[in-house]
Amino acid sequence: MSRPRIFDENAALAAATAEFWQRGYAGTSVRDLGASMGLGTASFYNAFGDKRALFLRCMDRYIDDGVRARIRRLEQDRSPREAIEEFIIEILALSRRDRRGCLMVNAVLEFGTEDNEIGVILRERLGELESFFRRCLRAAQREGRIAPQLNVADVARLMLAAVMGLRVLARTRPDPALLDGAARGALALLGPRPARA
Amino acid sequence: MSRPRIFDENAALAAATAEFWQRGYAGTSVRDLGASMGLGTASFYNAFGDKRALFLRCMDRYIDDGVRARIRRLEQDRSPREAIEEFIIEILALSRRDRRGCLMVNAVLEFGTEDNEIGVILRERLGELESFFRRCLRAAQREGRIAPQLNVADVARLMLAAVMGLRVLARTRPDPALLDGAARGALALLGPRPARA
DNA sequence: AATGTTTTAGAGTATTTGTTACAAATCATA
DNA sequence: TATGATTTGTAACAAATACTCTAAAACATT
Repeated sequence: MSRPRIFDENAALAAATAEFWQRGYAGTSVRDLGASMGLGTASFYNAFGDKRALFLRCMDRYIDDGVRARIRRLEQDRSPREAIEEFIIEILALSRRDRRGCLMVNAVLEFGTEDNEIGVILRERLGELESFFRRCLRAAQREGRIAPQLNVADVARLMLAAVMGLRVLARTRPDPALLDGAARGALALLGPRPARA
Repeated sequence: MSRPRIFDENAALAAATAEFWQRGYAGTSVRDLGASMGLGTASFYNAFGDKRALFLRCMDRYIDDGVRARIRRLEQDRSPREAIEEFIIEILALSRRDRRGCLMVNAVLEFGTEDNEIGVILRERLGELESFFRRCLRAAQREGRIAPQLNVADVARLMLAAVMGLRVLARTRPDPALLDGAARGALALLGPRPARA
C-alpha cells in the first residue's frame, strides 16, 4: 500500500528519551534528536508531529516502563512492607548507576510552572507514587508489620519527597555514601522489622 | 572620572534571578533578561560579561542570602534541635507561598551533568546543608534532645533529600496537605521532644 | 572648556532554533 | 506495470539565539 518505515519506532523513542533525559527539553534541539534517532527532518515530523509531542510520548513510555511497572510488580510479588523496601532499594540502585537522575523529576522542574498540560500529567503521576506508598503503609500497618502509631499519610508524603530528593542528588552528587545513607534513612522510617509471630 | 551607571546593580541582579528562577537558564533569553533588568544589550554585556557569568552571580547571591543566611541565623539563635525544626518550618513556608521551588535545586537538575564548574559549586553548597543538619543532630544528641540511638549521619542525609524533594514538589504540586505532611514527616524524624529535665 | 573614562543606545552578525515544502523513493495492490 | 499511499532526503524558511560593534552621552578631573 505504501512505503514502509525504515526505522524502528521503539528504538527511535528510546534514543529520544535518552537525549531528553541527559540534556533536558530545552537543551535538546530537534537536530540533536534527529541525529541520535537516525531520522531526517521529514521522517521526524511525519512520525512524531513535533518536538513537544515527541517529548510527551517519551515521558509516557518512560513512566509506564519505569515507576508504574515497578509499582505493579512489587505490589503483586511482595508483601506491603517489602514492596516499599524493595522500591527504595531499586531506586537507590538506579541512582547509583545512572547519573542522569529521573526523567520525570527533571521534567517536573523544567515544566512544573510553565506548561500546564505537562504539569497536570506530572502531578497525576506523582500522585500515583504517593498512593502506592500510602496503600502499602496502610496494609503493612494492618498486618502488624509496621508500628500502629505511625502516621501513614505523612510518612507516604515524606517518602515521596525523599525519593524525589534522592533522584535530584543522583544527578549532581552521586556520592554512594550520601545516596546509601539517605536510602537507609528512608527505610528506617518503617521502624524495626517486627519478629514474625 | 567616567559616566555613572544609570541602573542599580542589585536590583538588576534581583530581576535576573527572578527570571532564571521562573524559567530556568536555557528557558531565559538574554533579551528577556535585558528587558526585565531594564538594560540595553551594551550595558548588559558591559556590566555582567555574559549570560553564564550573570547566572553564576545570581546563584551566588541567591545562596548567600538564602540557605547560608538561614543556617547562620538559626545556628546562632536557636538550640540545635530547634535550628533544624525551624529550618524545615521555614522551607515549608517558602514552598507554600512560592511555586517557583528553589533556584539552587532547579540549577542542580539543569546543570548537574552538563556544566562541571557549576556542578562543583552546587555539590559544595549541598554539602554545606548536609553538614548543617549533621552538626545540629550531633549537638542535639549530645544535649539529650534527640534519641541517642538515632543514626545522625543517615538522618542528615535523608533530611537533605527530603528538603530537596519538598522544593521539587513545591514547583509542581504545591498542595498544602502534601507539603505540610512531608514536612511533618521530616520533623518526626527527630522523635518526640524529651521532657525538660 | 578640554580630557579621559566609562556607560549607554541601537543597529548589526553569525549561528541555531523549530518547522515546512517538495520531489524522489519504495512498497502493496490492482 | 501502472496506481496509490506514505516515507524519505534535502533544501529552505522565518524567527530567535548569544553576542559584538560603533558612536554618542555623561560624568570627574584638570
